[in-house]
Amino acid sequence: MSDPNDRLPPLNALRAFEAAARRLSFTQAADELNVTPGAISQQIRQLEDYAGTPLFKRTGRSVLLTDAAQASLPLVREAFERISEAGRIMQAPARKGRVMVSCAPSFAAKWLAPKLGEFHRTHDGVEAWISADMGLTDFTMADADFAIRYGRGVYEGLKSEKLLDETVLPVCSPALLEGPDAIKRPEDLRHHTLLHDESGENDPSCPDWASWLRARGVEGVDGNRGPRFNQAILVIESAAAGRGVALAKQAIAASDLASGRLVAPFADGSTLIDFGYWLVWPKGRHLSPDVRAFMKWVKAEATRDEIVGV
Amino acid sequence: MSDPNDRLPPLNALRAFEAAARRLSFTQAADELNVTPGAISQQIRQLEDYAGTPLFKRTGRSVLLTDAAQASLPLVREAFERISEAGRIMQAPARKGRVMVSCAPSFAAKWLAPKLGEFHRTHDGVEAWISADMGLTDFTMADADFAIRYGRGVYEGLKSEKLLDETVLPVCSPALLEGPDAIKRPEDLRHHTLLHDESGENDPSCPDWASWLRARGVEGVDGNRGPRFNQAILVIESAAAGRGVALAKQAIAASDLASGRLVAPFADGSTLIDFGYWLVWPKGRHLSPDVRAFMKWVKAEATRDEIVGV
DNA sequence: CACTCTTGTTTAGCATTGCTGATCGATCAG
DNA sequence: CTGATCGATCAGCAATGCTAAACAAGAGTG
Repeated sequence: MSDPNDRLPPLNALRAFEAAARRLSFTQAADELNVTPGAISQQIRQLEDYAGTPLFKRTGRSVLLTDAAQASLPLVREAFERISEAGRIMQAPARKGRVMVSCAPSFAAKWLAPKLGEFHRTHDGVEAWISADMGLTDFTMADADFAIRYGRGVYEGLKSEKLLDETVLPVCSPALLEGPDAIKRPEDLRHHTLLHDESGENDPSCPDWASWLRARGVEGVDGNRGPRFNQAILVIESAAAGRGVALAKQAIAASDLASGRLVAPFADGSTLIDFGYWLVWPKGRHLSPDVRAFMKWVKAEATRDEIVGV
Repeated sequence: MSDPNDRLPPLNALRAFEAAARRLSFTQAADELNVTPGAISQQIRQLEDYAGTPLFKRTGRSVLLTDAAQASLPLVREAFERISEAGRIMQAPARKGRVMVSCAPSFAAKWLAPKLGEFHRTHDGVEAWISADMGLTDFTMADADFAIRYGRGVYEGLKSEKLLDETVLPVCSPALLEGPDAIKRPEDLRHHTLLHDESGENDPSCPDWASWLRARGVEGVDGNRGPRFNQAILVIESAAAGRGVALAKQAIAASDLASGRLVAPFADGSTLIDFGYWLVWPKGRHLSPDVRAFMKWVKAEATRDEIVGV
C-alpha cells in the first residue's frame, strides 16, 4: 500500500539531480560525479518517474529547470549539506589527532610549514596535514577541516576570520648589496632584473613594480621589464637565488628575511595592501577541539609575527 | 585524490543507519525498510567502513549508539526530512487537483464523507482522497497532505489547528422512544441495552455510561452492562439498528441525528469533552493551494455545524 | 544448568541497480 | 551544409544490495 520506501525519492538519483541542476548541464554533472552523461540521464529519468513530472526542460542545446525542480532544489541542497556534515562528524573519531588544512601554496611553504615543527612540539598527539590548493573554497569537495586563504575575507557561505595582513616590499639576495652595482637607492634598480609577482593580480591595492617606482618618483627604471611568476614562492626563490629584485609579499618572504637568505634593500619600501590571509571554514561546520587548537595556535603565530614587526 | 564521491557517505546506508538508530534495533529497522536484518547489518558495516569507526555498540542483546553516531544522527535526520519534503514538492505538479487527507475512520465515514459531495460541487477540478487510518501521526510514512485527528491537539513535530469540539450524548433509534419500554427519562434505560464506545478511552474527561448515570443521580441502571466497541462508528450503527442506547460522540452521530435515523432521547444529555478534532500537518510542510482550499472548506463546514448547534 | 528465544553476523548466490560505450537525433555555430 | 556538442536510448556488463540459511552470543526460563 503506502510503502515507506516509496515516499522517499531515490537517493542516488537525487545526487545526480543536484549536480545537474547546479551546473545546468548533464555533461558537467557527469564529469563531476565521474560517470558518463548517459548515467546522469538515466538517473534523472528515474527521479522524474518518481516525481511523475519532468524536472528539466530539454531544449536540445542546454537544459533548464522546471518549476518542480526549482522548488525542490533548495531542500535537496540543504539535505546534502547536512549529509556531508554528518559524514564528517561520523569520521571525527577516526580523524582524532589530525588537523587537515587547505592552504594557499606559497603561504603553506614559506609561512606555515616552517612553523609546524613548533606546533608539533607543543601539541603532542596532534598532527597537522597541509594541503596546498589554489583558490579552493569549495568545501564540499575538499576534506580539509578549514582553509587559509589569501584575499579579502568575504566568501559566500563560509565563515572567516582575519589571520594576517599582507604588505609588499622589495627583497633580494644579500649578494646584490655588494659589488659595483650594489643596491643602495631605488635608482640602482636599473642595473638589476625586476622579478614580478602576479599572484595577487586581482588586488588593485597591490602595487606592481611600475606603480611602486612611480610612487617613489624613481626615474630611469623600466618597471615592466623582467620575468613574471604566478606564484609568490617562485618570485621569492628566484630572488634568493640572486636572480634579481622581487616585489615580494612580506609573509612569504619573512622566513628568508629572518634567516638572511633575503634582505630588504630599502627601509621604507613596504606597502600595506588590502588582501590578507584569512582562516576560512564552512558556516555551520562543527570544529573539533584539535582543529580549534590548531586555529588558535596559527592565530598566535600570526600575532607574534606582527608584534615582532617583521 | 580527493574524489568528491568519497566525501559523501553512502546514501542508502544512511537510510539504514537512521532507521536502526531511531529504533535502536537492526531487526526493527529491517522491518521498517522491508528487508532482512542481514541487509541492515551489511549497510551499517558499510557506513562504519566509511566513518572509520563503529557507529553501534553491539551488546549482544541490543544495540547502542556510539558518540560518532549520536553526534551525526540529528543531521542525518534533518537531511531526510528535507529530502522527504523535496520529494513531495517534486510530486506536487503530478498531484495537482488532488488532496489526500488522513482521517480517523469514524469521523471520515460519518462526518467528512457525507459532506464531500458539496466540496466537489463547489471546487471543480479538485478531488479529495480520504484515507481512514487509526492513530497515524507519522507523516514520513503516509503520503497524506494533512490529517484530521481526534485528540488534544498536541503532536510532536506537527502543527495543528482546532477543527471541532466534541460532545458526548445518548442516542438511539427512534423506535426505542415508543412502545411499552419507551425511553422518556434516564431511569428508563434499565429496560434497554447500553452500547459503549471505548474509542476515546484515553480521554479522562469523556464520560462512560457509569459516570454519565452517576452524574445525573440515576439509580437502578447498571452502567457497566452491554457490548463495547472500539470505534465510534460501530456504536452508532448498532444504535441505529435499534440494538440499544449509545453514549455517542456528537460529531459522529450528527448526520444520523439530522436524518432522523437516530434521536437524542434526553434534552440535557450532552457533555463537552476535552478531546476534539484537529487539522494536523508536519511543521515546515509546504501546503499547496488545493490543500489550503480543502482545509478552509473543512473548517467552514465545522463552523457551520457549530452554528447550527447540533 | 540446559533450553530456547531473540538478536546480530556472516556467507554464498541471486536480483536489482547503475554504468558504460556505442549510436542516434536535435540544435547551434560557422 | 558540416562539424561539434549535448542529451536520449539501449544492450550488455559491473557493482551494489538483498536473501536465505547457518552461526554466535546474551537473556530469560524452568
